[in-house]
This record gives sequence, C-alpha cells and structure tokens, in this order.
Amino acid sequence: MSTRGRGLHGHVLDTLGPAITAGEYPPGSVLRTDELAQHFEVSRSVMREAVRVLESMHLVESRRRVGVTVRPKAEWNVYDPQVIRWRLAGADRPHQLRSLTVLRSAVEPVAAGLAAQHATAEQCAELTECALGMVANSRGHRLEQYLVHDVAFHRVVLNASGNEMFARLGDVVAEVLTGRTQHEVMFEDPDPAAVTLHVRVAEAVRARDAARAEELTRQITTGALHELDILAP
Amino acid sequence: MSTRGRGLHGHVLDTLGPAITAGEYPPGSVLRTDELAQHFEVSRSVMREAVRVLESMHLVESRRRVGVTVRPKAEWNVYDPQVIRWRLAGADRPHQLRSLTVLRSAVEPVAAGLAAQHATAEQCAELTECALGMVANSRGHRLEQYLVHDVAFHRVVLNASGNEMFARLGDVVAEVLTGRTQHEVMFEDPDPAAVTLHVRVAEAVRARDAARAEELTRQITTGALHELDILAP
DNA sequence: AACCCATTAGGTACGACTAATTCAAGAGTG
DNA sequence: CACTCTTGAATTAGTCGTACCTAATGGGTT
Repeated sequence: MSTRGRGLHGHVLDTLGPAITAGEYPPGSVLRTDELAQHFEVSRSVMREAVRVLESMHLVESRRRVGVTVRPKAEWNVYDPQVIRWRLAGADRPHQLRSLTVLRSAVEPVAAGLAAQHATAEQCAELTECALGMVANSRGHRLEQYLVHDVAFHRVVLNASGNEMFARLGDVVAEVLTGRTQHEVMFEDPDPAAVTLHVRVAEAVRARDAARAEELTRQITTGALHELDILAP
Repeated sequence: MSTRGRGLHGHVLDTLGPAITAGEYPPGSVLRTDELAQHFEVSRSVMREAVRVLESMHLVESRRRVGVTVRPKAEWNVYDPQVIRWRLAGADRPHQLRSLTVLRSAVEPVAAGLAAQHATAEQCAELTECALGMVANSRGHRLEQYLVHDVAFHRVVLNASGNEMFARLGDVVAEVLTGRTQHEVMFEDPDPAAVTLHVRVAEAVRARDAARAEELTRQITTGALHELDILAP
C-alpha cells in the first residue's frame, strides 16, 4: 500500500525517504550518490533516479562538487502523498497527524458547504448510504466497518465539492482517520454525537443547505481537534 | 523563476510538464521513452530521470512492454508547486486560479485565527509593517509595491499560524496574488475596503483576538472569490 | 479455451567522458 | 605582514552509449 515498490529505485526510496523525513539526516547533511549506490547495492543509474525523485519532493538538493544535501524541513513538499505517508510511518507521526487534522478543520467545512451546492443526486445518495453505514456499525466494536464508511463519507464530501484541490485531500483524510483508529485511543465505540453529526451533514447536503452543512462539518472537525488536545476542552 | 532548469532533465521537464498538464496528451496517451529521448535530443538516461519525476508527480505511469502512459487529471499531485506553476502558465490557468482561490478561502481564515494565537512579537511587527506598506501604496498606481506588501502579509500570516501545511501554501498564495495583478482586471488602485481589512487583521492578530482575525480574513478571501465571480454579488 | 513463445519497451548495469564548483596554494598588492 | 585575487588541481554530479535483463503483451498453436 505505502510501497509502490516498483523497481529497484522504488525500494531505495522506501528506505531513504522515511530516513530523511524522520530527520535521520539533519538539514545540510551531505550524501554522495556513489556511496548511496554502494550502500543500497544498486547501480548509479538507479540511485540517480531515486535522487531525482527526492529532489522533486524538495527533500534534497543535488549540486556538483558537493553532493546531495538534505534540505530544511520548511522546504519539503509536505503535500506530496508519499512524503505524508513516510512521515506518518515514522517518528514524526504525532506532529504530522496534528498538522493534517488542523488542515482538515480548515478545508472540510468549506468543502461540505460547496458539496451542498454541487453534489449530484448520486453523490447525495452515496453520502446518505455512508452515514447509514456509520450508524449501523457504531456499536458493538465494529470499528473496522465503521472506519470504512467514515472514510468513504469524507471522500464523497471532498469529491462533491467540485474543487480538485479539495478532492485530492481524500487520501490524506483517509490516512488520518485510519491512523486515529489504529494507533490512537479508540478502543471504545465511536462517539454517538459524531455519528449523528455525519447523518445531519448528509441531510444538509441533500437539502442543499450549504451553511448548515458547513457548520455541522465544522463541529465534526472541531471534535477531531479536541481528540488530539489541539483545542482546550 | 519557474525554470529551475538545472541540467538537461530539467529542460525536458520544462517542456513535457506544461504539455502534459495542459492536456496536450489526453489521459491514457502512451509515450515511449526512446522516442521522447530522440525528440528532445537527450540520452535515455536523462529521459528516464525526467520520467521518474513526472511519475512521482503522478502525471504519468511507467509500465513495461507498454510505455509511459498519461494518468487522468484526477490523480495528479495538484499540490506540487511545480505542477501548479505549469498549470498556471498554460491553458488551465483560469481554472487553476479558481481552485486555488477557493482553497485560500478555506485555509487563510483558519490560519489567521491560529496566527493570532501563536504569532511572535516579531511576526506581529512584520504584519503591521506589511499592512502599512499596503496602505502607503494603495493609491497612485503603485500596484507593484502594493503587491509586494500584500504577498508578504499573507505569507507572514500563514507562517505565523505555526502549521507547516499552511506555511507551505505561502508560495501558492503568492502566485495567485501575482497572477491577479498581472493577468486579471486590476488596472485601478486596489479596493480601499480590502486594504482596511488587512490593517484590521494585523490589529486583531496583535490583540490576540483569534475570532476577529479569522472573520476579517474570511472577508478578505470572500472578496477574492467575488472578484473571480465564484460567488454571486 | 488454455497454453506457449516471440516481440517489445522499460529496467538495470557499467564504463568513459564532461563540466561545474570548491578549496587551497601561490602570486600580487595594500 | 596581512589581505585579496588568480589559478589550477581535486572532486563529484551530469551526460552518454551500449549491452543485457525482465516482464508484460499479443498472437499463434494445440
């Protein structure tokens, strides 16, 4: 899933990427292409392709006579799904989870408002279906199935917004929600209030009530902020 | 600026990237590495590195025995600054500008609210300075200087939010604002109301009034939406 | 329909050469 | 003597071309 692992250069990236994003190489660290190639036991061609990809993510910068230098974190392409996955898989996970949750709190309410204006009949139906699925699995430790519907719900909202930038955050939200279920405190059944909110969002979108859809979604994301103690109770 | 043009593979990307993002090659189109290498008069190694970068942006997919196929627009990494620049430079510019402006309307108000909570004294001072700079250049066709301070203002807000995801949108906002001044209808002096709003945002942040900073910024971004006729007057 | 094999285009490896940049030694200058 | 400028040697990425490997594909055979 996280590993597209296609080809040798993919394998190299699966090791180097997480290492860099985890801060194993401090900003300014210098790597040499040849040494890396030797270390990973691949040809220089393969290593060069891997470096090019890291370079396109602004994780490193390649300069003649110097080598491959690690760029400061502030310059990374933190919206690259691959970078997000690497960071979520490493020591930076908590921090990354917080950043993304704050991003969600900004984007999703607006996306829901737009979805209320632009959602197709089919998307409205999907939304209702997802909400019902959440209700059906909200009790009896069915977290797995609950999560599936939760992820689907938010994905539909983002897609229905009609904004491509919002739509592409579907994967990010999916990883945040999944991460919360897997690694965070969520042994108990989900909060009934949250489930209800999702149902009401689906209703608001179906009723073309943008303001209500936005406000209700804001309540959902605010809840997510509270879970991570980003907001005081 | 848009061209980092470092090396031959950079030159290839500067041509291929815009072509693909402009839709010159419809989704599913098949390119051959060898043909491309011949067309651009570079070696296969260089072309392969370029393809790897395009692949990491999810613009294309490379498969054996098939070739390099162009992926559908919905799968592109639309947050990649390079992709954004390519699209802003091509036929997709209006659409991209709208998407980004909607994104701004979601992110910037929340960022401003956070900035009011987390901005350092220095950042508060910078903000005030930028706002004053906007006022000083808001009359007499000083659009150039006005733009500089406008861009700086929004950049400081995004940075002061303390959220890395927000901070990285500084470049995007900069390009949107620059684009508006250069290509859109903005021969006249900026709207005095907008200038005043910026001053008041700076005040709100300085006063640690998160709610007010958020609301005022929402008015700014709403104004931007109106300019592009995304919202009805 | 199931299977096999030739074709094809990308994947990998290696070696030679190029070019840019750094760094240091040495000449020149105040 | 200290400082600056020039120059050249060392170093590392950049480019190229070739050869060979691998795996999908598509057609032909059983």
